[in-house]
Amino acid sequence: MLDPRILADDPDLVKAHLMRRNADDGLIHSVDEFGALTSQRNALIAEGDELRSARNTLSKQIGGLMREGKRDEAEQIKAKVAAGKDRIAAIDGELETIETQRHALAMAIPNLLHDDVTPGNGEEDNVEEHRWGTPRPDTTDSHVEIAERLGILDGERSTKIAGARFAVLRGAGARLERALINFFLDVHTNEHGYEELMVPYIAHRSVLEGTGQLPKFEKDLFKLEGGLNGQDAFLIPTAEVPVTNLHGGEILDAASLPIKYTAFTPCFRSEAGSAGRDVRGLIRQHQFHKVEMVWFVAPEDAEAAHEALTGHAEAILQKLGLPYRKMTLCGGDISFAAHKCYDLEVWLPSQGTYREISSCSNFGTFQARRMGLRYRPEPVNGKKSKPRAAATLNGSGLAVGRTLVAILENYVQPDGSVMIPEALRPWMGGIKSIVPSA
RNA sequence: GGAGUCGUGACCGAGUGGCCGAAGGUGCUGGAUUGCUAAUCCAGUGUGGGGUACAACUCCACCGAGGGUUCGAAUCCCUCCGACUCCGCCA
Repeated sequence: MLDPRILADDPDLVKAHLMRRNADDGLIHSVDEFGALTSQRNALIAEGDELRSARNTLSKQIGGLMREGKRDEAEQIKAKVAAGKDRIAAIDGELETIETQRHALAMAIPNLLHDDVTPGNGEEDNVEEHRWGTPRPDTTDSHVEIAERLGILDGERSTKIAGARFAVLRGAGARLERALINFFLDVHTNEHGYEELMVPYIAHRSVLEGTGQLPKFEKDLFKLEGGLNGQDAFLIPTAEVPVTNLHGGEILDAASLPIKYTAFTPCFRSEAGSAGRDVRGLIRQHQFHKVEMVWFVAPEDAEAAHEALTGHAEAILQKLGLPYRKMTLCGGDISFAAHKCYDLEVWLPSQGTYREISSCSNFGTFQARRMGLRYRPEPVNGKKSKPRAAATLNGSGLAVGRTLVAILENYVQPDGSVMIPEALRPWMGGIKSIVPSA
């Protein structure tokens, strides 16, 4: 959520950002609606407060008169108070309607963009920052062929359980998935200073609203029928959701920042609207594994944190020797809640192209405002500071399934075996390669 | 699943219809004092919103959440959520 003051007081600024995002007219118009509702709201609040103030004064008088035993006088004042009662109720009713609308509008307006984010229509307009590593010159079989030849992926039987977009890994394949998870977590906790978390994989509606998946993108989520603990509930699409919301509603101590968490979770996505895309293999699944990094920082430190966090994801790719490039997403491709976003794309030799394996976003104070996450800055001149919205960031470090794909394709040997990157071998029980099982 | 206790400010903890935005304590901040540390004393110390210069000031709301009763509710009633204890069940 944007700062409601900016939204109401500087509509032109907000609209300019929406244009850079390629937003439709309805959304742009909603900024003006928000402004109009805010004026109405403020007028009603002023009137209501005045009436309430009068009522409070009179009620106090009643209390005094009752104690003195002057019942008749008290009754007279009661009648006066009763006169204003209906108007107060009417104002509260109107106000509730307006606040509901206003909140709905505010929740549907995406974040402001960083100056580095260029206008654009979609993926094709993203800006490449740099490349690392040298892609192998040849084209390989896809990871599906490689894995099935090795007997580590059971493409046929997986559909028995839940249909398309699920996988069954076996033997060294399952081991490789698990090794990657542990490798990622160990690097982030031991070398990058993160605290590891294990979190719930189900989240309430309000939690998804906090990070920005809702209210706009409900169709992308798996919803639990009947809800949970009395509220609507969904399977998490990323660890970002439970981890970022961990401090929702809190006022953090400035001294505790930055807070850096890493968490492994499965991620569940309906992939509505991507029918026909990446149907074969492990690239696009309804359920996949990911290790996520999440930061909480003071807003002025967010940019530096964004670079550091992205560097931590890059470090993993480099350790694994996987060629990649770093992209800055354009206004047409960046997500709803993000202020600025880098995608890391890994080289897939079978496709002859780079594919997203990590997305590292700086949300500024957008998510924090939605979930009531604040921090108290250090005192200024001995005076206690007011709480301010904190900044949040997150990034994949990395998507596990896609890393497994990248390893299979980048390390497949002419004999069909797959070499294990040296850095990963300790997590694979020391084996140097996966060879076809007899 | 059954039975019970309970949800108050950064924390602990009073408060059963008006004088409570909320005693007291702890913590924190500033000051005084003490030749060090400790101690002592004084003062200050919630959040959100409206008006105004997003100042001073002032008004309104907030005692788990949402409703209700009342001239008036932290205090009474209802629903929900959450925590804890005991029993049962279970990985």
